[in-house]
Amino acid sequence: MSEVESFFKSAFSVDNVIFGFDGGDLKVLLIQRGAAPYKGKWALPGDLVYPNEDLDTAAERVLEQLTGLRGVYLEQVKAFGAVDRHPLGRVITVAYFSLIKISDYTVTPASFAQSAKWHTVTKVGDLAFDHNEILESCLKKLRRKVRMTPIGFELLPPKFTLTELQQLYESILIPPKSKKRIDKRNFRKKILSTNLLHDLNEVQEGVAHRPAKLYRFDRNKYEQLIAEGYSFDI
Amino acid sequence: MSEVESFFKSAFSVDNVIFGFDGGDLKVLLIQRGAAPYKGKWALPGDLVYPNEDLDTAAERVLEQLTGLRGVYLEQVKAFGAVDRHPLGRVITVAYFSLIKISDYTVTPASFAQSAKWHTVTKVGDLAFDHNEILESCLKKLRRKVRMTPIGFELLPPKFTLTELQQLYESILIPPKSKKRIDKRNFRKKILSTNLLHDLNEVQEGVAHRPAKLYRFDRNKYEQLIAEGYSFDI
DNA sequence: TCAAAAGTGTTCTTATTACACCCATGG
DNA sequence: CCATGGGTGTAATAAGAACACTTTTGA
Repeated sequence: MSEVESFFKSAFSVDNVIFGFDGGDLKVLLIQRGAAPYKGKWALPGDLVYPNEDLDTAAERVLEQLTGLRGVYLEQVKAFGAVDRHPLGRVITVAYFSLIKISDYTVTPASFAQSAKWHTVTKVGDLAFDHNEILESCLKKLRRKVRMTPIGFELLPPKFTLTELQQLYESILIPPKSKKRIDKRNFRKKILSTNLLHDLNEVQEGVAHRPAKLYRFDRNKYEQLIAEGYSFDI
Repeated sequence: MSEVESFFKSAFSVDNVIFGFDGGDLKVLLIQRGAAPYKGKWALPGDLVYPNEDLDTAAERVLEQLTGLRGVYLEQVKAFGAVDRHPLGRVITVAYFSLIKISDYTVTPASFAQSAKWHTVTKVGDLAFDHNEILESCLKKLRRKVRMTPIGFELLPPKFTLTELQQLYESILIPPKSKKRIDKRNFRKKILSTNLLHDLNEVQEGVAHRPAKLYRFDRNKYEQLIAEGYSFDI
């Protein structure tokens, strides 16, 4: 057994890529590290996993400590385990991505953070550790996922307009420099044909143009369609 | 720092889900464990990761020790980290799946294996650790992946018939009890329209029916199409 | 009355599905 | 000459892409 013991000298952490949407750009919540290593640098919020804590639980904990939110969309992406990725020893990290409504988020600086701030994903700059690579991986997963399942709604407030929804899809799916947009009529046709939007019979107020109708995502209908084996492609 | 040290008492392993195809069923390579825990039980081939070894490297090593194969299709799926998943301590494992041509494989019983054997994926029975869960996860990933990219060819010998290719797709994509099959004409049309198959102008020999034409996968053309930004959906 | 964004249909093209018979070979 | 699996085309339907003008509101 003593041979085996030499293996039990590693640690693991979770890192959360928390996406949000402010009506314009896709955002990611970053913290400024309050301790070495990489003190002062921007990083993904993460923490070492407690010895008696499941990976998923650790990811939920980190998210809750930082945002105060529970029951949020959270999914594992993959593990990152390069030998030299952490200066203090052998630490592999498991990346999670989650989607939150920015309006639900209230600043709750966690122990591991000097400060936390939303950054536009295309302009995060140079992050601590291998966090740029992790972010890139999570972005890819988000892009794939948002076309197969209606998770985009997790990022929007309860009431939203079709244009807001389209801008969200564009901010996720369209490469930064591309000037191409999704066709408005085709987008609406496709979204409405899923029957997942409930028309609230309300409109925007106080806008200097024709007010848009408000919709909400019909989660019950979604569960029902899934149960019937329906599969999406938005 | 001593506070941090309490975290460095964990280990991690890799577990490989190695898929193969024998012309009939989709297979997975399992080992019979030669040591405790779960001695004698069938399990996924895996090993603890050396302190100075990258995760991906560890997965390649396990695969090579078991099959003698290098340069094989291998991809990380995800990490599994339930607190009690390993009886000897806190060990999280990172699952990889790989695709090999069964004909290339020669038995090279690795240190960790009493014996290794191909099992039909639908009939693996009760595996050691959380390996049933891991296998299920990798199967899901394979099903998704095989429809988006032409990785199926990794499982076939260099020369194959269209019927063999179709049987492979069916064994991966069609749920066990479903009697449904893929339509032969539509399948051929779609596959041939990708232009990824090279007609070898050879036919099967010694079969008691009209001999089928042989094809090979045109890897160069594939790389070229990818470079041009082509995307698949088989 | 102007600016700004909302809303709305049709046509064309392409992909998907469904479907049944003759062919070449070995035994 | 029979059994076995190989090979082939067409028509109907559905999905996706391209495209431009009118409407409503606040300033």
